Amino acid sequence: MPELPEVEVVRAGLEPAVTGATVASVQVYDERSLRRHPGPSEDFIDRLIDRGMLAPERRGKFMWIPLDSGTEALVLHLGMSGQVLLRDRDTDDLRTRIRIELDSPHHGPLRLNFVDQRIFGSMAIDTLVPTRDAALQLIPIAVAHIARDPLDDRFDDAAFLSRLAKKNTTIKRALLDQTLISGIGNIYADEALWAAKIHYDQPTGALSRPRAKLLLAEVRAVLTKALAEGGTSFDAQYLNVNGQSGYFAHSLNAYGQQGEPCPRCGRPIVRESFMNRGSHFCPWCQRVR
DNA sequence: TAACCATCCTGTTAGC
DNA sequence: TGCTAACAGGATGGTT
Repeated sequence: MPELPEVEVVRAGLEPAVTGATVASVQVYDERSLRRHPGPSEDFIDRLIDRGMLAPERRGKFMWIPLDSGTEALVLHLGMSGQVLLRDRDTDDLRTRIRIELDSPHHGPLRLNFVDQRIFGSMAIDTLVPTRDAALQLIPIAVAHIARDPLDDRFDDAAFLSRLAKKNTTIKRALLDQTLISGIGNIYADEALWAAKIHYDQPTGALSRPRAKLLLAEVRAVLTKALAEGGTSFDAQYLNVNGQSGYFAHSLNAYGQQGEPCPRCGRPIVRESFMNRGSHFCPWCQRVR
């Protein structure tokens, strides 16, 4: 499941290849991957072909490649199972939904295969607008409502803690709310909550400021460690742009560890159904209080 | 206005 | 052995 570390690995992998490249051709094999594009596939292709690409950017789980006009960008979301694979012009990948062929100044002719098994991911061309908090920074309209992520230099800790305290919900819902803090999905929410010894159903209003600060620190720690290990791969569902897996799955303490001993206290990790997904936690270390 | 939840989607796997 | 149902979850839009 691509969350912030996985998306950042893909963005960083794309950067040297696509920056300065020109779009030579575009093939749309599955229109459903253009769900977020405001128009038919012909419009998507017309607005992309012959355009130059600038350095890719990211906020939370969204990334985008600004186009040479400086007013539009190719927006990508990997959803559950999206992959962006950089290939030579002869390589095909199973379940490629969109193919963009590039002429790169440094890497020559390339093929960018957007592969997506479950089609929760998407591509779109969108207009760039100034961010709310920094006029010189541009962001696609479709991403403007997403909060900055906790690895962003401009992430405002005090504002986050203040908004969190005012929320009338439970802590895991808040961590997954991309308009409050972005980049966290089910895996890293469970991992950060385990590290901070907080139950997923802890009401946000009853969470003390020191514990909220500790949680934010643990969120940063788990995202940073996962990024350093190249992200989390369980199978071929997440791969970097070269088709390689990350190593963070070996470092998971709670997610997917149901029945296994808690690395801290030795009691079994439990999985409960929550928000149409699984929540993994240690009932001893993580109690509602 | 905020919170919540059904929906989209398909390859894999567990169960019968 | 072969079929079916359950499962995985990010973002969105409709409902409460």
